[in-house]
Amino acid sequence: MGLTIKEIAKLAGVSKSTVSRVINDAEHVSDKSRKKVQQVIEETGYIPNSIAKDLKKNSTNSIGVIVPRINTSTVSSAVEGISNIMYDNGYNLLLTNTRLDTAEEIKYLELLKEKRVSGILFFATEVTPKHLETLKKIDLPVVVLGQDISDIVDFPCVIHDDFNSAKDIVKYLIKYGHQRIAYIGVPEYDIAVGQLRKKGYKEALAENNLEAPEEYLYKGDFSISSGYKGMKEIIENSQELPTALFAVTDSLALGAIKYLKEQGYQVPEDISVVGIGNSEISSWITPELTTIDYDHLKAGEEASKILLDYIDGNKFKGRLLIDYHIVERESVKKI
Amino acid sequence: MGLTIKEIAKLAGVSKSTVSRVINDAEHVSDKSRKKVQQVIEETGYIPNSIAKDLKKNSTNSIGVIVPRINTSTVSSAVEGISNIMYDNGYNLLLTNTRLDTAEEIKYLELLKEKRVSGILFFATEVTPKHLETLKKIDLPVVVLGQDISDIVDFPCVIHDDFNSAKDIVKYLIKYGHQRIAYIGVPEYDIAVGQLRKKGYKEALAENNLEAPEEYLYKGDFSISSGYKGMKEIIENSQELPTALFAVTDSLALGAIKYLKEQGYQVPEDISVVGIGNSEISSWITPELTTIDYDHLKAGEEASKILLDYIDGNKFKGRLLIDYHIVERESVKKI
DNA sequence: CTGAAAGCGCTAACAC
DNA sequence: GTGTTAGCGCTTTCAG
Repeated sequence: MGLTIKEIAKLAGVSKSTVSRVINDAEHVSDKSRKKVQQVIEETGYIPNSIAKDLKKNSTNSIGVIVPRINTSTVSSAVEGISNIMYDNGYNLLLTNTRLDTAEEIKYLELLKEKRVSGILFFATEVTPKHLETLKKIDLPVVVLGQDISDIVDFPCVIHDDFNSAKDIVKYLIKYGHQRIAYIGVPEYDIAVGQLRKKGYKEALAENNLEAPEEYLYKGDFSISSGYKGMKEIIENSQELPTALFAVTDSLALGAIKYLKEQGYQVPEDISVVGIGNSEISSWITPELTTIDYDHLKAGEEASKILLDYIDGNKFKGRLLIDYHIVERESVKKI
Repeated sequence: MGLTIKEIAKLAGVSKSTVSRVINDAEHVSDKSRKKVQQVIEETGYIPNSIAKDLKKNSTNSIGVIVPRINTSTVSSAVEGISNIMYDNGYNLLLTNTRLDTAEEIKYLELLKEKRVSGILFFATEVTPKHLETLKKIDLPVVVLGQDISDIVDFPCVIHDDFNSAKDIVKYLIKYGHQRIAYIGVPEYDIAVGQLRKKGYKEALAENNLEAPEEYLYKGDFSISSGYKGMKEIIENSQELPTALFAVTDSLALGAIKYLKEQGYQVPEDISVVGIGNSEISSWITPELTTIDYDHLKAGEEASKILLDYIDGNKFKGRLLIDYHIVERESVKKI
């Protein structure tokens, strides 16, 4: 049991109130008392108990963060951005990791409420009715990252422009003469990556009166090996080989390139490949990958700012789309 | 201001104690009271205030984590491991990110003490006298990750075996016939990566009566581009080209390979390259990189277990070396 | 400028 | 089985 304010008061020969005042840099303390108290604090190494303070003040300077997994570059970059802003504003981070178990998300939402965090930054993946229900009655400022659910739940959402970025990069392929464009995606429970990016792909094709045969479409998971497998299936099943591949993530693109190289195909000479994400690796593989750059750090920062405003009573309405841009590199051939 | 236990008591027609008992699944509550209370809690959506509880109990179920940067795969994997163990044991994570500013570490150590965390997991980089002083008087269970300072400060340390792993992989190169082995490292303020790995390299050479000329040695930073630059300088300055390169991290190795490819050198035919880290990319580049696998997730888990024991009064003495192994892939030629 | 006292929401003896 | 009570360590009126 550490020292308490009471003991410091006794040692300094003043009252608890006075000690409290010097700790909090409050006014109405004589220089003499202040000096004395500071000296005692210094000597004893007293560190105030912020639990007691938080209880009294009925507020904590903590922000809850719910992530599906921390060791992905997407999430960890966003958390880096979050910590930048939050620490600068005097907040700490209570980090909870659901390990991709969406049921945990509900538990953590409640846990964070128990902890009386000032607000929550919620990295959403799949959003079920149960989530919605919990979210609605949580009665705490929440900002949602990664999925746009601003129309079903009244919280600001910060998202990447999955639809337009996917559409743009497929249009980019088309612009360079590609007509047979294959697709490797992920399950559709993930709205942003699974649905929106696919929709962008479809729409880019449609707008150019293009169509992809069934064999050009592969749905895997988020792993690199899924890209490998997807490319394999597409190659093996296609009567006519595609000239380009749109992979909805860089990891998938990576796996696909890996397979192509193994099979002796040249990228981009035989098949062009694009991804989304601008992962660190994407610029260090051969050929360097043409992809979409989403700024995750910025997403984390913007979400934090929105949450801070929210806590201050200024609620952002709707969703914020974070900028993106195509990073042109070497994996696309002009035909 | 949320509901309090008092209000729930009133609504349920019982005392605060009874409500407290049902919240904590304690005994000595009649079925009738329990039902009634649960019903009121359900209806009102009451969520207990754990701040008050923590104050009363004089303990929190939070663990402080201090990291230099969260968006690196090393750190985020370890944090993933930490969260696995900690959540399973009922602890939450208070995450603080120093952004590579070692002065912040001291501030956070104190902040976490204020927050009355049960223990601290400290990712150390550079350890100054000031750190030592703060660490010594913190009076909280601390486990240090990443640097071995177990002989100067009385806390358990969990580290990778930087010296032996570096030595082993250089010996591996030698075993395959390499004699002229270049080195790309990082600054020596980082004891583990900067000093120990270099020492392992030197010693492997020495034991085999080998020596490296000055031009074979390059010291950069932790970036990929630093590997690129390092390789460039080594190639440009060497009278006789090395047959192999030992890069102290995979990122550095990646940059080096990038440069070699650009210059038309074949890896490993012309120059073999090894790294350390077994980063995700390392198996997806061409050629696949031979490297050392450190299990960061496991390091996080083991450190967590040690901390938990420490909190329970069983203090681990000294340091724990996490296993490593060489991952043999394609970037080394047998000559 | 300073101290006494009340109380934040909860737990845990201790009576009943 | 249940309620009363006394704090946990701190902040904050309110007197003095």
